[in-house]
Formats: sequence, C-alpha cells, structure tokens
Amino acid sequence: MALIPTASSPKQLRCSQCSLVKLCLPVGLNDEDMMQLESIIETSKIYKQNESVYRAGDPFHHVYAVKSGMFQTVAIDANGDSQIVGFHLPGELFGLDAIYPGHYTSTPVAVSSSIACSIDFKELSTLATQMPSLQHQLLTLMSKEMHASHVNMGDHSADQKIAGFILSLSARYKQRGYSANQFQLLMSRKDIANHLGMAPETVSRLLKRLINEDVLDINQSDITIKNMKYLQDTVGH
Amino acid sequence: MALIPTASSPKQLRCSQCSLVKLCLPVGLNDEDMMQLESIIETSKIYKQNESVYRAGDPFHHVYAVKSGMFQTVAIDANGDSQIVGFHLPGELFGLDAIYPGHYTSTPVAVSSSIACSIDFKELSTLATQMPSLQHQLLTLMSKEMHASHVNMGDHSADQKIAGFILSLSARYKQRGYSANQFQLLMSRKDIANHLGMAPETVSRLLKRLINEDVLDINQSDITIKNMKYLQDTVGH
DNA sequence: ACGATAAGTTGATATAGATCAACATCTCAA
DNA sequence: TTGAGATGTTGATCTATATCAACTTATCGT
Repeated sequence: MALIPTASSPKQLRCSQCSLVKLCLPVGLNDEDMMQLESIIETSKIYKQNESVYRAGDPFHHVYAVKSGMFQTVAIDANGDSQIVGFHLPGELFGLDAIYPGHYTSTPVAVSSSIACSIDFKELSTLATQMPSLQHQLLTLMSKEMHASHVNMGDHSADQKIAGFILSLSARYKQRGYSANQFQLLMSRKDIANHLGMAPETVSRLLKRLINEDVLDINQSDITIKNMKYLQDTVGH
Repeated sequence: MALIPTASSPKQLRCSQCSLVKLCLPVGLNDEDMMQLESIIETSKIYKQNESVYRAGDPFHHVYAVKSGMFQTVAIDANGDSQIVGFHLPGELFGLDAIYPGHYTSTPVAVSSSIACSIDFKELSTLATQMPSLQHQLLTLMSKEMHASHVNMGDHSADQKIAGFILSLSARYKQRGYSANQFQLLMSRKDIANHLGMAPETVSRLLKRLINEDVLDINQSDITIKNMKYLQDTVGH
C-alpha cells in the first residue's frame, strides 16, 4: 500500500522531488548536499486561506520557503494600522528579515490555501558554512529581495506603483515557468492597495484605465497583460 | 620614523584597530579570525566629496564597508531620473544588493569626504564558510537592511517619511556611539527629498514646521532633536 | 438557491503635496 | 572681496489621489 500524505501534513520533504528545486534554496546543490538540506526541513504544512504561519513578535527560529500558493506578510504598527510588507510566491523565502531583530516583525498569512516548508535557521546556517553553494544561494535570495525593494523605491506615482507591481508578479511567475502574460491576481484589491500605499478606489480606477487602454484584461482574479511595453514605459526601468 | 599613512591611501586595514569593530563585519570574530578578515580587505581608500566608488552597471566583485563619512547610493532609471536608494553610515556595507544581479545597480557617491574598505566578495564568502560568526554577521547585516526597508514601507505621509528618516539616522548614530539627539544632516535637502520621494520644498516646509513646534532645532547641517517622542508618535512604530 | 456580508466599482468632493515662481542665503573661485 | 552658481526658503496655484458616499457584484453559509 502506497504512502499517502495527509491533507494537513504532506510529508513530501524531498527538495529533489520539488518543482522549485531550480529557484529555492537548493539551487546549485549536488545530490548529497540536497539530501542534507532535506534532512533539516522540519515540516511542509498546508495553510488554509487566512491562516498564519507565525505571529509578529514571536521569537525567530525558522525561515520558511513557499512551496505552493502565496503568503502575504502583514505588519501592524503602534497605531494598529496594518501594512502588507510583501507577497511571497513559490520558491521564495520569508522570515529572513527577522534574523537581525531576533523576533518576527510581521505575520505571514496564506493568501489562498498554500504550503510552506519550515527550516530551522540555526541548522540552516550551520549547513551553509559546510556548503558554499547553499550559503551563496541564501545570500543571493536575500540580495534579490534587497534589490527588488530598491527598484520599487523609484515608483512614485500610483500608476508607476501599479505597473511595477504587475510587472514584478509577471517576472516572478515567468521565472517559475508560468506565463508572464497571464496569471492569477490572488490577493484582494484592498490588499494590493495597502501594499502599495494607496486607496483601494485608486487601484480599481487605475486598473480600469489600463483595461480601457488595452494594456490589461481582467476577469475577476485572472489578469492578462496585453501590452507589456506600456507597463515597462510607465515604470521606466 | 613612524609609518604615516598618506591622505589618499590610509594603510590602516586592521579591523582590530578600527572603532567600528563592534558594528561592522568583524562582530563576533576572535582575534585569529579577525586577522584573516583583515587579510582580504583590499583597500581602505579616501573618497572626496561627490567621488564615486563604482558605477551602476559595473560587474559585481566587491562589497564595501564605510569606515568614515557617508555614502549615498544613486540609481538612474531608463528616463534618466535618479533615485537615492540609501545613505550609508560608518560600519554599514554597500554593494550587497548586487550579489543577485551580478552587477551593481546603483552608484555610491561620497556625501562628504569619506573612507570605505573594499572587500572581494568571493573571498569574503569563502571566508564566511570557514567562520560561522562571519557568515552570521553578514546575514545579520543584510537582514537589518531588509528589516529597515520593510519598516519604512509603513511611512505614507510626508510627515511620517521625514520623521522616520530623522529617527533612522538618530538610531544609527546612537548605535555608533554618537548622540541620538544631535548630529549632522550631511546630505542636502534636495537629496533627502529625492530619497524620500518628495519635493525639496516639502522637506523645507516640514522641517520648518517641526522647528516651530519645538520638535527640532536646525542650524545649517546641524540638527538637534528636542522632542523624540513627537517623531516616534508621528511614525507610529 | 437565497439572503447576508464582504469586496469591488463609480462618482463627487476635499486635501496633501507637487509645481511654478520669486527671493534669500550659502559656497567658493578668482 | 566680489559675484555667480548652487542650495534653500517662502508663497501661490494646481493636481493627483485620498476620502466620503452610494451602488453593484461576488462569495459563502444555510
């Protein structure tokens, strides 16, 4: 009888079997190293929509790799205002910004039903000292996130922010082997607005304008980019 | 006769002698490890005001540690608009966002006459695999930068951005052993405005308002914070 | 399938901050 | 020391986007 993973705990912790092996932490590892990495992945758990992985304020012990779906990291400030810091796609890590303060500063919430792999950071960094490729990939993933946030700083107008946001998702989906021109906008308009620092009404209006100008096509959460160049010209990079 | 370093090339490459040993890369290293780190620091060069360390587009080989003064990293987009991505204080690194793309994406310019240490990244990462503490500090410094940019995302209004900017400098100077309440605003108003994504006129007006409300005192580049709590309440974190 | 609740859209209005313009002050080279 | 260009300030106006409000459409539990 075959071993069937349960819904709440898919025991497939084999990076080597995972489709994200070319994007996630294992990039550049040989088979033996990958087995060692697999051995420190503690769980690979399904999170239901709106379920959170940990809470802002919790002590930092693990970093997480998105296996499927999407997580958004939400920070709450002293006034109780929430800020969606980022959206995390399969193959991306979250929790790394907690290394420095030693506790998490945002709460990752599953945007749709999603799977994340949990990795003890102490074990990960120990392993990284033994595996130059793993260390390099960890640094690369962090550099990538720094780089992305620097690029976004240049987007000042609401149009630039929206265009930049769509282009970023497009590029990241493309990297993951999906279409760059057609994908799901899984998060709500309200959350897009919050993340970009604008009103939901503005998101709605600007998306409508892009649809009218034949730049985009949107059916509920399904988005098609019909004029990529227009978006690129809008952001100017 | 004592060995006197020349102005253009201060040959003091000893981290152990550097006042930033508690903040910069050497944090947590023992004497022997520190000597090894010292051995891969290639130069510690003085940059005149407005002089740049490298150019955006150059291939990535080195990361830099600020030894004294201040550097600002400037990115130019396709439309020729420049964006000041960050200001770097002594003990901070720059160039790390280039690991991922493999080439620099911004140009670091000395805000005032400044010194930076140049470190070959390949050698640094090799060393980091041999020294868990060095690897940890490298990851910590990157995490710190990610964390800071996430915190800044919450600042939406111009007041919040200015307050957040001043508080960030204050905290960083304090960490470096300087007063949290009094320091030099070395960069120009125009550059502050550019960095924060607002008009220089707005910076001028808001700073004036903060002076009138007895929150700040400013004499040319010298700034005194008279009401830290007001600034903290403004940003709300 | 139905109604309740949330999410999204559209329009009208208000406002924070950009832009334009004039002036003031600083910096520094001759 | 002067004066020219850069930097900063102040005021008047304009505009992008927030806010408020009403409505429509989707979602989901029963």
